[in-house]
Amino acid sequence: MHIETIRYYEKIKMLPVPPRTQGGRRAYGPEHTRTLSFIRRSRELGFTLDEIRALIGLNASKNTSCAEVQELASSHLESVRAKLSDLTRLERILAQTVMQCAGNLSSVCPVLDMLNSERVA
Amino acid sequence: MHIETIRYYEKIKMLPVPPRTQGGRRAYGPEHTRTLSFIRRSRELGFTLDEIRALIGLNASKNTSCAEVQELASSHLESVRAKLSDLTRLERILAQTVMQCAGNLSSVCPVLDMLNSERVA
DNA sequence: CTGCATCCTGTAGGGGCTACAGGAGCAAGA
DNA sequence: TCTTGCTCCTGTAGCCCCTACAGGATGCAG
Repeated sequence: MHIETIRYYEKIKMLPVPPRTQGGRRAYGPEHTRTLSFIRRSRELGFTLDEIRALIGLNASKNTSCAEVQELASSHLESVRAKLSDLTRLERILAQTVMQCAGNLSSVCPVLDMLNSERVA
Repeated sequence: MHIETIRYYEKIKMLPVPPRTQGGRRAYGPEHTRTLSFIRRSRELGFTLDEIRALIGLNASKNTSCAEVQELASSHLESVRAKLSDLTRLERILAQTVMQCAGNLSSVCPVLDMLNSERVA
């Protein structure tokens, strides 16, 4: 993880402010490491920083309300699925069009043709 | 398309500067419409504005070099596929974990458990 | 004690818009 | 004619999540 990212997290209060050494350097403790790992893993799963903030809160609260976490994760999952279906459509269109370039003898490029024409689907 | 987006395109020189009416308003012609449609369709396919700039250039050039366009589209397709495979992985992990929430009787939330534990991949 | 790596702060930039604020133009209705 | 309300204008700042500097201080090995 980049040090700038960590300082950025500190600035936006995703990370507790660490104590400093005499020389003014940040002295991170195990709780920083834990939180950073938590953030990193959540980011890898595509959660936004705001969502992660909420997750951290739920993680820290005594009555670990699985329902709320599940709600959050489910809605994220849904947005991932939405992106997936968008991308799948893109992939199909692009792949088909690029394939047409292969044995293309006409003077018209299939890709440009699609971009110039009305229908994109 | 949002008017702000159109003006943004003008500012970053994606769109020719349109003439103005006496009142100072932009008077778009058919070539603006054409270019905007081209941009919109390309954006819908996920091309970046820089890529689209290149596509517009290739589109306007006399010797419509299908090869270059194909190159551009192929490399874009590849990045789409990379994102797809990332998202697919995410989807699987999230779906599996959220599913474990369903009949969860333990005091530990499976989602938080995953985020707290070391292994995510 | 000298290098040199690492840290520090602060600011600016990226992509692709979007959202104001504060003003001017313009067409339709009273 | 005048008002009303809609659009358009310019310019700037914000969004998300970092990343990349500049210019300085600190820490450690040799």
